[in-house]
Amino acid sequence: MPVQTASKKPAKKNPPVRRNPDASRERILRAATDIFAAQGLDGARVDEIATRAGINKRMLYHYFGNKDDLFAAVLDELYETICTESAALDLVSGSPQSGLRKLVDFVVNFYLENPHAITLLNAENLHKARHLKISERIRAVQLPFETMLNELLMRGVSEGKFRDGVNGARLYISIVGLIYYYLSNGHSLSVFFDRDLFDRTEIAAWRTHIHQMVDRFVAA
Amino acid sequence: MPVQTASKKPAKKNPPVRRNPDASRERILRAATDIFAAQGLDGARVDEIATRAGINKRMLYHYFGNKDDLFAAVLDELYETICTESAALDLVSGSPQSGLRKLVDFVVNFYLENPHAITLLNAENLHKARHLKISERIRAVQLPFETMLNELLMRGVSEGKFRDGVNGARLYISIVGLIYYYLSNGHSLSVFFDRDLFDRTEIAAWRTHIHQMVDRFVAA
DNA sequence: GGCTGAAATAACCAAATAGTTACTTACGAC
DNA sequence: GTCGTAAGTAACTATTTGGTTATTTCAGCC
Repeated sequence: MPVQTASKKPAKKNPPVRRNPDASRERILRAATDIFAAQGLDGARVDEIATRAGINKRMLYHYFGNKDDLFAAVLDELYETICTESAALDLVSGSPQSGLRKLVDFVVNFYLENPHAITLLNAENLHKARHLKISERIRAVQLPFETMLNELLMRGVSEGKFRDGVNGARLYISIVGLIYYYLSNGHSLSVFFDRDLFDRTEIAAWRTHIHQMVDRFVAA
Repeated sequence: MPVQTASKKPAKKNPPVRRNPDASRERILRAATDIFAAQGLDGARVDEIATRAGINKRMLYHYFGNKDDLFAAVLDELYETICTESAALDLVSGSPQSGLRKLVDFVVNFYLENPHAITLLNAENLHKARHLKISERIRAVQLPFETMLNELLMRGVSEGKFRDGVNGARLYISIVGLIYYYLSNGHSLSVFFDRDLFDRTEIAAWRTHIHQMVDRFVAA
């Protein structure tokens, strides 16, 4: 029961609203990434995203249209990141073996450093990758990457380091699959095998394991 | 505008309701499996499950308590299936190599024949495997399985077929990971690599690829 | 200095949705 | 037969939730 000074409509009580469209948009995107990754597309709540972003829900619709388009924007950013960082990889300089090691470490590090990526991609694949199918820009980047990898393998063959007939795309899928499944299903697996697969040393051992599998697979 | 014979409460129009608790329970479980697999835990709708099962929604709560417990029941059945079929595997008879081939084929076939499994396990891992952590029975089956696999590897070593130092659990995770990721993220990957990875011949090639990776990984 | 459009807010709404209530009906034990 | 219980139904509800309406406020431009 406030006693005094409570005028019906306080003249200038609230601090002036600082506007910052870019920052608002960015904060929404960050919050959406977090929450979509944690809860999935259907589990995520628009209100929760708005609260986490510290903005009014209306702004979310202002900037992104609707929930699905916001999810698409989150995914688009993720695809962008993957494509950019993959394209920036230099597999050419150095020996073929070191190129391959570099690729494995990049992939492993990427999913370790971007845990969001896994649940987001899972959500996307639950919906049969319908957002990716619309998105452009992917084909433009993926083709050069596949070519670069195949060239690395061919160079290894001609240098007598790698055997012939290794398919670049399949090798790449294998590398990603090995780290992705380990992290994606780590909770189940930890129960099954009765150890904590997210422990630092376990993860380090797994990285070594992937290197071994790849090395032995391509070895001449 | 019906003209006649429409008595206010038709005496025995509807055929007597045939009761069949076991069948009802089973139909609910089938429908729930389908829909949880297709939409995830949060995306699935209780009403849709009830409709698909052809039962009244109330029965779903009668038999399973609530949505989450129904999901747990679906998962429990899946874990049961995986455990039973894994335990039934005979890796002992025959050569170590053939035992390993048998294991790979079993895992690959299992996920090809049970596409539900992948999305259900993904949904479970999105929730940090909280249902599995409660479920008993797993540890009882998994330990013998791990032991069996390690024995297979040791036999291969003593027969001079396999190299020493291969970890059974890691090998198993690798095998599952290779097929699981391929199928789980096949939609994304198909866009990325601009081909249909769910095509029969692509899948056959992938199976061969997994065999090669495993063979080369354990080879002496 | 005032005008205009974008940025921001609060309150609201209709549809969807998990879960219930109150009731009826078949089945099997006795 | 009849009686208690579990199987089954229809209609309902409290809440959640994605999306909107109506309105205000700031920032930059002329």
